Amino acid sequence: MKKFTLKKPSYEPRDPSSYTINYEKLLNEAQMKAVFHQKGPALVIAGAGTGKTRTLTYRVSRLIEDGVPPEQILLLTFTRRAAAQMLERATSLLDERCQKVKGGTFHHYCSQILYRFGNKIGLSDSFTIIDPGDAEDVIQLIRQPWQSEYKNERFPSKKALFHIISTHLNKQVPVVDVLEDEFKRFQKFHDHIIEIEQQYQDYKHANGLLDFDDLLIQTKFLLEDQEDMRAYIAGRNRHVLVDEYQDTNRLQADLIALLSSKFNNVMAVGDDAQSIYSFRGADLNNMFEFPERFSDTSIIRLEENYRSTQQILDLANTLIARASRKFDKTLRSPKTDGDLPGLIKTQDEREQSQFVTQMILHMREQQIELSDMAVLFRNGRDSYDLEVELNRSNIPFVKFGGQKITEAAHIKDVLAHLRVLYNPEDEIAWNRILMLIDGIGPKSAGELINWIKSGGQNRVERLQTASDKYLNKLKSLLSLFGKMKPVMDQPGELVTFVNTYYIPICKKKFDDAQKRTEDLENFEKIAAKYTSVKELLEDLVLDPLDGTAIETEKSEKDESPLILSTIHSAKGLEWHTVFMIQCLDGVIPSGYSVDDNEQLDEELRLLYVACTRAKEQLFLTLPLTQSGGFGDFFTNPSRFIKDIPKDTLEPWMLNYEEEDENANQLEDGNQNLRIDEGS
DNA sequence: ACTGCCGACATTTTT
DNA sequence: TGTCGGCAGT
Repeated sequence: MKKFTLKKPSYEPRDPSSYTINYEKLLNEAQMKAVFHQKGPALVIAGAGTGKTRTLTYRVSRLIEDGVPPEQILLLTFTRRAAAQMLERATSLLDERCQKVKGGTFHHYCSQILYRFGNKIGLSDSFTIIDPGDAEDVIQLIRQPWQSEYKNERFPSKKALFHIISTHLNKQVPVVDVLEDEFKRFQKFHDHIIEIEQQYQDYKHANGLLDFDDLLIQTKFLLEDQEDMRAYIAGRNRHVLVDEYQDTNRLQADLIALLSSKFNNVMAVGDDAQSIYSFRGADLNNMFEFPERFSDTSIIRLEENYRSTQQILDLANTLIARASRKFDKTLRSPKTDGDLPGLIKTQDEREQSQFVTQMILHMREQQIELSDMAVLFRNGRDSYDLEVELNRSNIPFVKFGGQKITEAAHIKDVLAHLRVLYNPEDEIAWNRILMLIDGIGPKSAGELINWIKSGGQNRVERLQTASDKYLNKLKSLLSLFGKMKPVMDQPGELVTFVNTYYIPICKKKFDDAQKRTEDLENFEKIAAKYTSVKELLEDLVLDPLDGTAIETEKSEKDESPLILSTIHSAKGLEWHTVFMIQCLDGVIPSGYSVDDNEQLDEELRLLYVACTRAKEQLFLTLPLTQSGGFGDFFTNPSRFIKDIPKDTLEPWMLNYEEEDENANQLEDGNQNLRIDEGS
């Protein structure tokens, strides 16, 4: 007869040698502490380059080795890229089980919950997630009456209104406070703003739309409102791990508490010196308040930096010491024999681009891979000039941050056609596609939408019964829908049909139709990889492809490209060599933040983040003149790098040298620069 | 009603 | 830089 024994999953410490992975050898003491932390809340305070990601990765695999079912681990990150990367690394450490860990952004995770359980709080089960652009379109419609009423004064723009509403929700503070803090000039419109917000909420509800904030708010509401749902969902999160905790906002902190309310095993990892998202409501007080919110928090500090040379850290330490709010952080590295970070001032932006390009070519000759170098900047557009130069020199690059291809008008137009089929209530998408048709403007589109919505269930059929004056114009759209119907679950086919219909419209509408047409063709291939429209739509909204992603699709075999990135998008990444360009006052710190100490601090942290991305070499560059409307004017170096001692940040001199051999390659003042270190 | 043109403008950073 | 709003013409 069989003898049954009950085997409890063991969460108690066990002999380190019984693990597949030799954690003790691979991790330092503090990291070990975090990886082997057993029960209850923990806050890991980790300076730049101290192995935050590494620690989380190993913790995931350690938990799985200890028998925690992977699907009961929730790993929340800021970007999907970060989550995917971590799980990939964990998989190669341990095994395939790691892929089953629930990982992703807050927004993504919440969307999953709402797709499954949203009906419990009255959400449609085919809601559409709208991006800020769509949200602004809605607000624009609502704002119209006030706009005409206040013709002569400046009524807040759709952008401002959206920002106010979103901030108020993310920070969980009343609109009055948002106006007081950021928009004093709109205070007198307070009551109107409240009303617009109400109408905006109603509109979304009536149309089955959720914006980014709704994903978090509705999930929070679901968990607070329905105790059984909270118990169920929290019961499936035996361990909750949160990356970049310093950049969570109030709403996210509340969510984390709810999601981990059953087991109370929550580990938050972050660095207060790297908080760079307050514009989105991030509140670094979340970090300081963590121990109050979760009682019996273990605090673990990771302090040893493995990434950068001491020379780079010296500069980073000097910078962060200039913050008005003090950080108790001094990064130390065992790598003491590095080069000093360099400060390079060029004549103008052109020359800055040429310098960076030539340095990159030079480093490539030294066997540094392009993909191990990055150029960072404050604003997406700060790299335009450089991009021209890189193209000219045939240096392949990808750009993170800046304009997203899925936010481009032509892609949104195509997607809108899929959206109406998936969610026929979506007026914003209807409006978009109707307005594309010749002879239909705002007025007709509005009437048509009213017509569609006044009928029975099937919106598309209803459209076929529109009055004759419209039917003619709608003919080709209706025949398009006819073709789409049978292939509803084949995104690739759908996009192909829409493209055939849309490309002629595109050519009429845009001057640069050529490029856009190419985008659309590539987009077809991307769509074909999806198996459902729902997934496609959701992915493209929550994880928009970078502008270059569509192009890089074809060139996988080529040399892995150089990285251009905004500092925000560079978070958590590292490279052998980093160029930080446009270190100008008004750029970093941004001109918008110069009269507010807190914002100024955040800009400083931004520069700190940029510098700490570099492992071996760091160059800060700036042009001494900038061309603006009336010709050139002189610039000011960033206040953050003023008066930094020469033995911390070394100024370089540039020598000019005409190159005779390849005179044919020289174009308009494209002199070659020879780089000499100054004294 | 819709389209196209012109001048003014404000202009981060991201899910 | 491209986007927005107003205006005149079809």
